[in-house]
Amino acid sequence: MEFNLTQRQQNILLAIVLDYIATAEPVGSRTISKKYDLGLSPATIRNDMAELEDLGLLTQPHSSSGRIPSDLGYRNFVDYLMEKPTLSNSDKELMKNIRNNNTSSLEFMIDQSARVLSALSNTVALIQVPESNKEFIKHFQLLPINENTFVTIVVTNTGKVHNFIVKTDKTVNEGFFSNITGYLTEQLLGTPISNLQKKLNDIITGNQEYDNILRSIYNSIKNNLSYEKNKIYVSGTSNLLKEPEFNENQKAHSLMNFFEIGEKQNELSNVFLAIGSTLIDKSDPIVLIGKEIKISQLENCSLIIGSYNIGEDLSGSIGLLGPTRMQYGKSLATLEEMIKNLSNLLTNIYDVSNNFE
Amino acid sequence: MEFNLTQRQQNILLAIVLDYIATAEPVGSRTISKKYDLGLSPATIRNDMAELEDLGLLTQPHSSSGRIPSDLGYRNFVDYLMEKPTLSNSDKELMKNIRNNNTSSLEFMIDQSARVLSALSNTVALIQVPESNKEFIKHFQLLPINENTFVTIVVTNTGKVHNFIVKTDKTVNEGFFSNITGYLTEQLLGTPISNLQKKLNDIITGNQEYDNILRSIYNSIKNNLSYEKNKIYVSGTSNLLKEPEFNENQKAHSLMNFFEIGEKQNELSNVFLAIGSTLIDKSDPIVLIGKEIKISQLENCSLIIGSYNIGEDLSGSIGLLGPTRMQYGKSLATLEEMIKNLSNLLTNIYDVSNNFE
DNA sequence: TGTTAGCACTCACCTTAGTAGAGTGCTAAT
DNA sequence: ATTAGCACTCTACTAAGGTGAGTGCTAACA
Repeated sequence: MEFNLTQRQQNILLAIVLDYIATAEPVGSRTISKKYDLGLSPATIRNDMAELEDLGLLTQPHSSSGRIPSDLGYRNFVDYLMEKPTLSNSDKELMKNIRNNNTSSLEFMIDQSARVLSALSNTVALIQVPESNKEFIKHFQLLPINENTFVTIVVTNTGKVHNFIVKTDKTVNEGFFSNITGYLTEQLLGTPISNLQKKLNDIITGNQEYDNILRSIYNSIKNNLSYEKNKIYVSGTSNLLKEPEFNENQKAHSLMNFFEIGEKQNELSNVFLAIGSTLIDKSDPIVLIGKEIKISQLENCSLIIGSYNIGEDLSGSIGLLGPTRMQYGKSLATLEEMIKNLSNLLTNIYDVSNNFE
Repeated sequence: MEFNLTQRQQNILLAIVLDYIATAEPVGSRTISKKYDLGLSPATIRNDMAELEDLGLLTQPHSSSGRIPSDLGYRNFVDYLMEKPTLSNSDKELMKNIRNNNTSSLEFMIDQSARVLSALSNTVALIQVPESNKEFIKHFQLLPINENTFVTIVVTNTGKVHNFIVKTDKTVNEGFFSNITGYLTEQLLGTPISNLQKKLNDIITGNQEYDNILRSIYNSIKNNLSYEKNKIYVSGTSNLLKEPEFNENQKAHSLMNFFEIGEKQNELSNVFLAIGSTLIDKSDPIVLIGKEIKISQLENCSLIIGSYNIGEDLSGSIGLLGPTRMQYGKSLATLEEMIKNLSNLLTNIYDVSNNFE
């Protein structure tokens, strides 16, 4: 990945990337000579541009136009050349305000964070609802709604509340529910949430009525836990439509379609969660550029992805998706700050390490 | 609104609307004469078209082009001319399958319904989470998470489970929570959910610790109930981008932006909920065409809106948004069928009338 | 030897002009 | 009352020419 560029070539590459990000127009030698104070004539710059193109860092839409950074060009820019700005106070303020809405539900805070993130970065913000394998059941309860329906409520040590509507075949009375709640609480307390399904399947009481109910709960949870687990919050998809690279109607449609199908469980979430789970050192966000994402629909996009955490056990992926021609420095700085902010905020509220059990 | 059109004029208007909906191209007299079996020459049709234009039912993009239906033209079409097709069995099947995913959470079923609805109608589907003023509190519980955080769980007679994370200033022990839970349960059981906030504010125990906790719960609920109340599920927004009328990038962007900001609580939801609440006889969906919606961003769109119900007490708005050039008949039929399907499905599960209290 | 001025060349983009075609309104004939 | 015929209008498409931004190459220069 190293190219042994001369200092001058680096300067030129930097100028081209910055200019192209700002204008979305191919950058010519004259433009650089004039706008950027490199003290070089267009001819000299042309020579270096030709070499940068040979190295695969730049491309040319057609033979007599200016240059555009290639994926590799952006890669080099991100790894060696760009500066990461410090965020403005007003930006930080916006993030802190998420906390100020007093105490709220987990979902509300993640939702708000995604909104702020997309607004500040002008990209699409993606935040996964946190997952944990140290999350365990703290409270388990069946509540009857009517004669053949009840709600199953599962509360974990992290404060997440899951609920499932369950229908029964036979009508049962209210006393029955407090009995079985007592029984199941005893069985399930402390069970890791990831293990709940299996455990429910394993319990056999021998009592026909109990076992029927257990079977119903099992089915309901099977369908719903996965639905909730893969949930991600997406905000700012319309930001992409602003960009000239998505001008053509068909491109815009196919991209929005990709986002939408994925809103809950398909394409986009799968991609996002899959990439998130491969991150090794999760503390710093990584940048994937264009084809590096390996999804054809996103080959004109870049993804900055990292993860936030709640205490030491819980974590979720968080990322930004924009055109390859995105503001990498600002976006990265914004994402990092949001990771800090969100981690702090949620750790403060949900951290399980100071749990009294 | 009556125009006393001759039968022939009605036929011509019908042909123009159908053709324009199918092709998105202005319709000329020759086209009608050829494609539709009216037994009339183009000249005759032209005379009637001129009159229909005088009446405001048609417009002309420019002086030598064919005609396009105006909002009023669509209005007439919808009210007097169109046929409502019977749905195909495969369409009905898709709706019934929502039920087959076994028992599920309310949100999951509404989400699924919105997806199916948008897919079948090729429009944007909007479904509000059901509201009720006969919904009352059936279960109220505080559960500690760690030494200064607890979850408030509120379950209503309809099976809806609300939960709120609440922080306390002082640390309190576990026994304290079961005491206050007992106290509050006694106070709040049977309280209409719409009245919960006020009631919490009114309770003054005189006990300093209790009152602090009550104040915290009050604040948390204040912020969150409204967030949950206005929630609507939106699906199929990208369907609109397919249509030629939203070809221009800027239009597409402003429209998607309108949808997105509104995803949870602003523009689109407000509009949708406001219109929903003005419906008098909610049993049949109504059609709003173009400017009738009275939202500038949606002046090229039509909205079909109705409401579904759960038993007799709960109801929510449900609607379809498409270009004015949408398939009114098919969309209306689809929406009506979905209303039946969803109402049945949810009434079956959640109906409170056979509640044992 | 690295840098730059000069020059011929390329190619997208814009403007202009011309043409084809779909559609209209009007008039006169049926 | 209906329709055939005709002159007219306006968009959409195409071709041609001009403009300008940009390039690569060569030769001169410091």
